Amino acid sequence: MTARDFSCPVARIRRHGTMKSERYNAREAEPRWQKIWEERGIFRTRNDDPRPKYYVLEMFPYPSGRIHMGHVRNYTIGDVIARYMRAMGNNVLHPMGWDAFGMPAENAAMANKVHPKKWTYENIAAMKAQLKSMGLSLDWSRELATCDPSYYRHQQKLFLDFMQAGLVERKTSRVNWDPVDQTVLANEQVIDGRGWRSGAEVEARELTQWFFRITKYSDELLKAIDGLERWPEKVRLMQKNWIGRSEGLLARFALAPKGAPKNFDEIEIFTTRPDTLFGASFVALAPDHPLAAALALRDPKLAAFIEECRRTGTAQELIDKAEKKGVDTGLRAIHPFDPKWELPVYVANFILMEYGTGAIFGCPAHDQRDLDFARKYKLPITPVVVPADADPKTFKIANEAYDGDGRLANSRFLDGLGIAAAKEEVAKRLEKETRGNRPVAKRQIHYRLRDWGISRQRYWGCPIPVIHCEDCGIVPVPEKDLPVVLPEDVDFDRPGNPLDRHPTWKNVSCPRCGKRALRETDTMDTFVDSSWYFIRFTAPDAKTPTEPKAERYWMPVDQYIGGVEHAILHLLYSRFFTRAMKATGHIDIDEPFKGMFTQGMVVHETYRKADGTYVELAAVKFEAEGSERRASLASSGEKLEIGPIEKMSKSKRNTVDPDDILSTFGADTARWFMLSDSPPDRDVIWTEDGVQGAYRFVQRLWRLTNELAEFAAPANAARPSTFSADAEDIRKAAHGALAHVSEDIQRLRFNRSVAHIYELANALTASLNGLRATGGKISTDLACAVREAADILIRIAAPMLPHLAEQCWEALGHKTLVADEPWPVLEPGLLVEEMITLPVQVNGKKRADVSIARNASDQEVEAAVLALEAIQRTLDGRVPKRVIVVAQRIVNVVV
RNA sequence: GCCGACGUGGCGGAAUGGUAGACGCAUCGGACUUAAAAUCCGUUGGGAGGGAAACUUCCCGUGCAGGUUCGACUCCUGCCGUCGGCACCA
Repeated sequence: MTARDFSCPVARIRRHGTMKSERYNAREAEPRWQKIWEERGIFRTRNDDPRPKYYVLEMFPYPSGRIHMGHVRNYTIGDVIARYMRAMGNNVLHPMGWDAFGMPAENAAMANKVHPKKWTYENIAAMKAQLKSMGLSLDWSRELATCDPSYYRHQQKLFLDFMQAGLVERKTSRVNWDPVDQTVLANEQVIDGRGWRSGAEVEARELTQWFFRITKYSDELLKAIDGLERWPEKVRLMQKNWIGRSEGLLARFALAPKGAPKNFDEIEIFTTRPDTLFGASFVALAPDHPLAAALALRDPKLAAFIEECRRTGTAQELIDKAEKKGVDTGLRAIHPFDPKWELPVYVANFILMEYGTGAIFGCPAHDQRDLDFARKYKLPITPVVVPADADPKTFKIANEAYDGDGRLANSRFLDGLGIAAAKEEVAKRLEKETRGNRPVAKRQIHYRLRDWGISRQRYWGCPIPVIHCEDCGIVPVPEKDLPVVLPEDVDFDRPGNPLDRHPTWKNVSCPRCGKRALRETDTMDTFVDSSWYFIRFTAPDAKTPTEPKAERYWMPVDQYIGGVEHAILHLLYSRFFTRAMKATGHIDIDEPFKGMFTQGMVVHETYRKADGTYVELAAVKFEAEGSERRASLASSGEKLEIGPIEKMSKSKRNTVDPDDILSTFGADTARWFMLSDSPPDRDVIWTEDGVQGAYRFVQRLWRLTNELAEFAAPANAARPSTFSADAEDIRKAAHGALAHVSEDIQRLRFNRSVAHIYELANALTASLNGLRATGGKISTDLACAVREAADILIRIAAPMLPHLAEQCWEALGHKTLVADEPWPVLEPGLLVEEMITLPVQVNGKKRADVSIARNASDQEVEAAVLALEAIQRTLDGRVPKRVIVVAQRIVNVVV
């Protein structure tokens, strides 16, 4: 039995750290190179550089106080691209800033009595130091924080310009209201329908709020997705579905007069399935529908139901998952094609006022929600679309609605038509029919996308720069009075908005009439802050929100990188904002992000005690018995269960602090690990073994470089006219790796770049072993090949291991910085082999290989294949029907 | 519930419709060492067989069930499982 202790990497490193003096000491080297980069200002970017521009940006962090592994991954990816693009001869913009407004600062203020501003700026300072220790090639001179008046004053100006351009609107919307704390709650603050702090049951409340009219651009935002070629397909799809364009019919259903309240003689419904009109069995209204409200005045049961629906909260998921319920209003709607056909009118909890008209006709046979509802209230279920392979007479709906293709049935004049034709026929007929001088129906395009509510009843956000005057109404704050600065003397003793209860801040005189007036106390959604920071980076000190020359030079962002969790909202809002800024003359582009990349999460094992509580990694002791790993509590020896691998989070106690990794192993090890193994768009599992492996490679590359340096020709040696076969092999390995790594970085497949660097290191190690056998005396051409390979190796590793690469570059005798070096030039001729080996299949199964000249004709290949002994044996006398030769790939003999 | 993605050895993963398992981790064996660590060299999908050995032959295998194709991890249909988003977390 071998028991091994994994628990203390620090101790292990200290132990062997004293053994050999030639170890690479990251702790000493990394700050030294960082200082040199900074002193020489090599990552400072100028707006007037003649080289081609390249703008690479990672989503800026919320200053929580400490970076987490997700940041390490995000910024490593961006940094590799930035350094590679710089080596490729581009003027690279790679800035960093802080998404510094938001709820956590206010929560901290309430919990610890720290002012949000102090808390935020202290966090920024701490995180900045951590980011600096990662060795990122950032231009810190462009740093910005969204909570700084020098940033948000321009955001206020943009708001005012948007207002002028008709892109801002005030209307009501529902919020989660905590009746005890007297405050608006975010969805994440509502737990099981109750306020997180007070525990009170949450109510829906209508509030008048500020909105950006993103829906003005629904169609434009949708269409332009097709032009976003360098975006992940899944993100484009998600955005398309989020905008949710649907073509449908707006139809007026007359109400039977009995019981209908005054001013209500019809219900307007929106449907995307007019073809199923003869399958209708009820009409349903949203609980917020005006007719529902009117009926509730005299129907206590209905009023109670509407009240109940309000307690579901505002989150879509909860509304969808709630059991389908409704109340029969007693009203009857008349079928548009049959005056004698009456449909019951319900108010139902699954109908949304925000979508369409807030009213639908229910067709249970072909919509699952309608089916669930119909079963519950025993409403008729008539299939009207029948799949091609079913008999219309016997086709029945069981537990699942049928939403597939088919022919119309049970639908009078529509019978036999396809779905599209039936839709068309219904629309045509109802459009022609009129009631009260208006057509009974009209075609309409609907979008799922709703306007963007930006009002927040909170302190730590950008103040909305308007004034409410009794006489003049809503008056924009004059530009000369910008910024509207947040007052600093606020208290967080009570929940609710400190701005609203501030004694003086909101009292102002109306800019128009001079009368006493009130300042708006809502602040902006933090998504507004992050919707244009990437443009501000192009001219962070400009007196206006943007500087046209800088914006035109740098935008759009060539490569944007961030978590997939932002795939919809942040990116869509930014796309809208870009259009709105163009409409108001601030910029000249439509799309902000030419290339988009969404990285996966960082996940880690979890450890639990028998009682189910989580234990943090530092407290766990591991033992390996054969291939089995066991975990126990280091302090008591209590057995622990090694649980599933989950996203790093405080609650699961499975976080790894980047600071520990950086100070123990160094930034290069952390970066290398982040890039190894997992493709960047998938989750990466943080493992202690993996980090050890990355650390070993850092040391190995350092040793290898020093050994190569012993054999390598001087840095300035003349290139020989010919190379021996051995020398050529070394060069082939180097240029092969160069070709792969270049392509893989461009395609953001860093795990493959890493693999190819390993391969080159392995090949050079093997070559070194051969060279050593010669007793250290090698020919000039070999020495030159070693020099060439070593220089390539270090330069292609440099974007990923920037500190180590500098150290190695120096060890190879260079006086320059590798960060300033151009990318190596590929010799494509070295990648072409004269003889190639093709796999040979018989009926798709590999049976042999054939070696043949690269330029052999198909006939020659076929002849060579059929002559192979192994193929003859497999054929066993059978005559091939076909021989498929895929040039330079494979041969398949079909019998 | 709706939308989107993912599923390959013991593990992370590789593979323009063309040799499944590159590369790494872990494992096992060897060298070095008094010993260990580190390092270096080698080994490893599962099963069955042949050979003294270097080696070699066959079968199975990419979540499950089908389909298209000369050929499928890859494309199509249906299912199962895991993860992300759902408009006030950022």
